[in-house]
Amino acid sequence: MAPRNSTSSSSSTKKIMNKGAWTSEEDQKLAQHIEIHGAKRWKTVAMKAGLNRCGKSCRLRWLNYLRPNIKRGNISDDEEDLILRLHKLLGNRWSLIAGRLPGRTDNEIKNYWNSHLSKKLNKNEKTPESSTPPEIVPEKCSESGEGTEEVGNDGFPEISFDVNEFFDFSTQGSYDLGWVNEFLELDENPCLTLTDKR
DNA sequence: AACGAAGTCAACCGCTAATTT
DNA sequence: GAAATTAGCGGTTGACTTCGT
Repeated sequence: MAPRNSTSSSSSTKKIMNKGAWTSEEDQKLAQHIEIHGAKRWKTVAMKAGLNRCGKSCRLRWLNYLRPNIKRGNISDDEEDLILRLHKLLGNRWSLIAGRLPGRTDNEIKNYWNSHLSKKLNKNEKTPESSTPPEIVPEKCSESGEGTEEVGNDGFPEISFDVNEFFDFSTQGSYDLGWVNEFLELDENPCLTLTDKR
């Protein structure tokens, strides 16, 4: 995509920060600085790298575009299927979903969901042949995100588990089939609810 | 070819959680 | 323990592209 104007929308009183699209020069500066000093203290990174950006912006740029092993575009059918299933389970917990798709970022998945998958699901819902339309409402775990949800008024026995434990990525490389299988089994069981400690 | 509508996606914003002082 | 700072998240915006007429 072509770079956008870096407009600074406001304020002549405060130091004016660059906004808008990143230039390749900025990317280079940021990447170089992080390579040497590491990705921490983003405010400092922004200053020391000589970027007229806020730390937040630097962090986002690094995480979404500059960081190594980033995959861009071409979301495969497998990945799409996984996103759908994870979204059904987790709701709009994009970072958790992204954590299960190596090289994908929460921002990319969120965008992909909003522009592709949500419409796809809407379409499916409207096609009459499926008497039970796909349920896209997250299973109580999500939006509020507040700890143990007391679900179960539908009569299902409750089996709750800790979503953070379940999605503990630190011990797993990624996209391994074992986990996927485990997940698919859970997905078959509508009685499960999540306990979220976020 | 021209134009408007719709779609896409990079980036920003506001907020909360976690960490540091 | 309180206040300040930093990190991270999800929602939203808006510039650009593509599509349909």
